[in-house]
Amino acid sequence: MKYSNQTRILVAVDCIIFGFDGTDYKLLLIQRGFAPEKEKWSLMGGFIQPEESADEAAERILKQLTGLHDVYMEQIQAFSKPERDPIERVIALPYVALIDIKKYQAQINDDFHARWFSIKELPKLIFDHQAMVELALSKLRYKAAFHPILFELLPDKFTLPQLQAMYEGLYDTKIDKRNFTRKILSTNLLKKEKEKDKSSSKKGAFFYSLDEANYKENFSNFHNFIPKNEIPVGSE
Amino acid sequence: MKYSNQTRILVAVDCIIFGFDGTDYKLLLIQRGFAPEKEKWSLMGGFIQPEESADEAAERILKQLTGLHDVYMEQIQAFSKPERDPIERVIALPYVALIDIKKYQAQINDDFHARWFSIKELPKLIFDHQAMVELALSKLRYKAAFHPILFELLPDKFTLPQLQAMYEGLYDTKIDKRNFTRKILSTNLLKKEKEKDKSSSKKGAFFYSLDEANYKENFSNFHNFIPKNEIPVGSE
DNA sequence: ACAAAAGTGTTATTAGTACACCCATGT
DNA sequence: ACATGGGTGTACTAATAACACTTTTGT
Repeated sequence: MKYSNQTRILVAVDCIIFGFDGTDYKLLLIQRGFAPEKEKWSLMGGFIQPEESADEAAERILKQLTGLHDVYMEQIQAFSKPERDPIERVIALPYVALIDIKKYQAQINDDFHARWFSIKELPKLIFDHQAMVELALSKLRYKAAFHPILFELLPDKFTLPQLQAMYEGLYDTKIDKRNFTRKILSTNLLKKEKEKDKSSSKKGAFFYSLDEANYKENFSNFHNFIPKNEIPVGSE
Repeated sequence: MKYSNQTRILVAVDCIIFGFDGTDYKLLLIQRGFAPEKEKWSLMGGFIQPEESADEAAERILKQLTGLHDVYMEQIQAFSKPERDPIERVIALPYVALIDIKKYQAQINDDFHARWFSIKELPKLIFDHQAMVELALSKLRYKAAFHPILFELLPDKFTLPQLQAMYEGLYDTKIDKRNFTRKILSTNLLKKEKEKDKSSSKKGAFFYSLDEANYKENFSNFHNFIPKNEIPVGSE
């Protein structure tokens, strides 16, 4: 049985994949292999298949491009203007993914001609992908201010200077390192490791990792209008 | 021209319409007039038409049901499990709307048998509408903690006790009225009116309204990790 | 006169901000 | 020995939280 007299529409997911290289935020783009806009830069996307949900499609597509799974991913608002794809109407469900840039390995046969671009120097993108990226960035800035999600962009072990550089980069601002250290440690989300990272200084900076044991209880160390413990965690 | 060998899918928008009656949060539901699940309670929804965007579809549907336009509305995550509608695959784009319950007038011919239900006593809903409502509520709780959006649920003129009841209701908590008053007034978002509302006490409570002049500058009177002026406004 | 809801201030505690020097190490 | 980035403490200010009495007025 079917609903009668209704228009069926192509639905695609597009993956907005952010990484951080220690200095800049990067976006992973592919060079389109098919018309329209062949060879133009684009987000990695694909059509939703009959037996999969949008989340599953996004995971499939991300895996295809990066080889990664179990990655931080979140759907944002659909893009649905009828004329957004010149070939045929397509509704796009954009997913924002945060990945550790070092875990990404171009597939042996680089089918998609993928490349990381600094978000400050993005090429012209097809369709409305530019707007998707801007929306995604805006949401990332918002969310990262209240939730410990930027860790997704870093290796399992990272240093406080690295973490601080990430916050400074995202908000294009300078943060006092004494205040930053005090605040980040007061969340009790981090565990100090014994080893140091000597790659960026002679003295070396201690590694930290997420303290899995305390992670859930301390997830919500933030806030304002409503008493902290009233604000639901994990929604957006 | 068309993309070949791809599956096209029905796409619907569903409207999650919240109101507040002074005591309880209400959800506007309709009694479905067609199969499947005829006569069961459901969110108001409809399929996206060929020449409209999802936003336009949501406005159209909300107008059809409530007669209202220019209403606070926001799209949340798509629901896309292949089997969510037993008749045929349908991807749902849920929209959350906040309306002043007093502005809502059942259409003269009540085509949809709409009714307000307290969110504490919702009937069983069709498909995954229950999950949509829960997601919407969770996002509303989150967002209202940082953004002055609950005003959408109130008439243009409202009293501080009414406003406080709204916050208390949403978070199911008690707030000290001295602290609440001080805080809400310190945002400079409100303008005190000369008249009082005498409907709920002998003494009467002063009306307030949104101070349109100062609204934009003072929108972001909130926050934590990142300096206030770094956090983008208007994203979620 | 009294019941019922509105309105208002002070104090203590906690969180945020601004700021500068010493430390460890590789060269 | 020195240059480079890492690490730490203190004092001031602002925000939050806890708390109770007086005001107005319809009945």
